[in-house]
Amino acid sequence: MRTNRAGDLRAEHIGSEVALCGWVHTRRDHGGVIFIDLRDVAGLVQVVLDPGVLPLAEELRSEFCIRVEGEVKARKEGTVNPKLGTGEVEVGAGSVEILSRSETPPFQLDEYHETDEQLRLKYRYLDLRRDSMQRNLKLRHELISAIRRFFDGEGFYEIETPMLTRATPEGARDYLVPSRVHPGRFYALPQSPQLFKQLLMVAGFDRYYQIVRCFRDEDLRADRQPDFTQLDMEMSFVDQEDVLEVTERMFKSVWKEVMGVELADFPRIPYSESMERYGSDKPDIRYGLELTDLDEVFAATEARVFRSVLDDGGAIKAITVPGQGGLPRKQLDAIVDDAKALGAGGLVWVTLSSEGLRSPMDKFFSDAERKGLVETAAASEGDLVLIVADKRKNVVYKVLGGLRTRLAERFGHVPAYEPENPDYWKFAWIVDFPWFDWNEDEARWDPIHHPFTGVVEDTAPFLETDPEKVISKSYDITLNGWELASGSIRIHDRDMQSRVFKALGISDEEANEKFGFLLDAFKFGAPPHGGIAPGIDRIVALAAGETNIREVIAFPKTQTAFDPLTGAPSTVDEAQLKILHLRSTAPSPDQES
RNA sequence: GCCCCAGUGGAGCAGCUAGGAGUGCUCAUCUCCCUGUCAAGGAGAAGGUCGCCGGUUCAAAUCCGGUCUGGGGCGCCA
Repeated sequence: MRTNRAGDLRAEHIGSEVALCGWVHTRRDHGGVIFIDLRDVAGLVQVVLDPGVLPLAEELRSEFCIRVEGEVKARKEGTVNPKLGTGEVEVGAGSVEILSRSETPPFQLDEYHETDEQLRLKYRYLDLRRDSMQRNLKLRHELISAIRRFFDGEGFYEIETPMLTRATPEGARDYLVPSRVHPGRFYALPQSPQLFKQLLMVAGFDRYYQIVRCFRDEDLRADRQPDFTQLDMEMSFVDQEDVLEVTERMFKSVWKEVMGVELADFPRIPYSESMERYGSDKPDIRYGLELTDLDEVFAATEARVFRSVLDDGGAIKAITVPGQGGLPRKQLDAIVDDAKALGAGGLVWVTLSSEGLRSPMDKFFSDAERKGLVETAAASEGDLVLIVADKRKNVVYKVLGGLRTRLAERFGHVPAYEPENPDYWKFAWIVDFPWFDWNEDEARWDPIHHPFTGVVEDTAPFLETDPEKVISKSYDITLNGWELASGSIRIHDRDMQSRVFKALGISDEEANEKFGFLLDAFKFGAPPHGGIAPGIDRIVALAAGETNIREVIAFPKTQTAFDPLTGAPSTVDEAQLKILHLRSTAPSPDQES
């Protein structure tokens, strides 16, 4: 049907007769001559048609699917288009055939108009014709392909695990699938293949990976979809260092192959340092705006707010924003509102100008405190210092960590997308996570990672005494402020596992009920093992310079987990429910009030 | 569950702060003109219950309340 792809034509093809198939991208009708930009998966080429010879050319419209035969010709001097890869040539059409007409598209498929996302998703098959989506999905394919090549070269097997599996009571909300043959019972779609990959280790497949769909019924974000793709990986007979080494080498290999960039070694940042410096466990280290600690400066303060925070064992921290000391009051108030929205009781701003220090709190500061504040916060004339104090240290981190990314965006600290620049890619390992997190609502210790996460030996005695001091063998990868991957060395020792369950307040019976099949497996010679699971959607989005993962997913869902293309989720027939032994308690649309 | 932003001919925007006739811009669509454009150009035309419901007012795209949808965030996401 065709001899070449339109976007592939180059000067070397001049003189050859070609047949091309594709879509009418744009039409420029000059009366006596008509230019068509013909688009296919490889790109655009200009086709020149003489309507006197080919009257059908008059009928061509946007997005008609057509076939053209003709000769590749050199463009005359002065008519070369440097913006196109095919810009040195054009195709003189000898014949044209309309394969399929098109209605006028509901939106324009150019890169000059941002289109409402709901409309894009409803007509996703048209949206995907756009250049940026074609590029993103191509990049996604190339990245996944390079990942598979890497693991293949390292002796990993790709092994599939079930989609219909058992509900897990902890973690994210499950998507459930009712069983027809087992009335009243449900499968769950996997939140991750976590337990299966551990069983594969017990089974002796000591290097496993899988590009796998996972499902979590939680609210959506720019970097979260209800179904998403993970690069799931697990290894036996390894310690943390081995997993970090192979994972880092994988990213370097993939980036070199696909992005053409040699990545620097990933820095390793202990969790506690990350929180102290950035107020986040997924810091964007492409810019400064680091947190400074003002506890010392105000150690003897008389200012009541700070005094009570320090007396309660809290923290006073600040961010210095260079050059923003002249911000109008209204915008300072907006930052205070942002801080409150993030959970702060308040925020104290301090501006430094030639007239000195200005702040709503200034009258409560001593001269020594003013001096100490300026020095410790490394502020100079023209700067803005934002101070958050709270008796709960994690609130201070959360507020300043949240403000830091907002301020960086607003005041232009975030570097522009520059994929060919190795310095643009700020990967980092976050290591030495605490094992436990105090759950205020339930008044118990919860795992930060998951219940099978290994314990750093030196800190194991704290399991029974001070859970907050237990450090886990878990690790994250962050890239430019996004969490890309989480992983851990797992517990393979039954005694250690029951000590951990005990610390979590999970009884033996409960553990057996929930995870019995895994614990049983560990009775039969479980190897030491560990792994990691990077998120493919996030990797691709960052690589493509996108700020949300919908741009790298062919058919994503909206923020309410709705698919405007298919209309999913939909209602189903009573008969269908009956077979599944289900009855809906949802109010019918006309009953709602 | 909560907070913020948006919704105006087919698409993208402006108009809203300070109420006064659906006013404007870019693109698309249709008709006509045009042989070198490349986001072609020129002339003309058609196309809108200003998301929806209610309120205030002599008068609402504009002010107020509610609601729906989309987006960003908090909670949630072992």
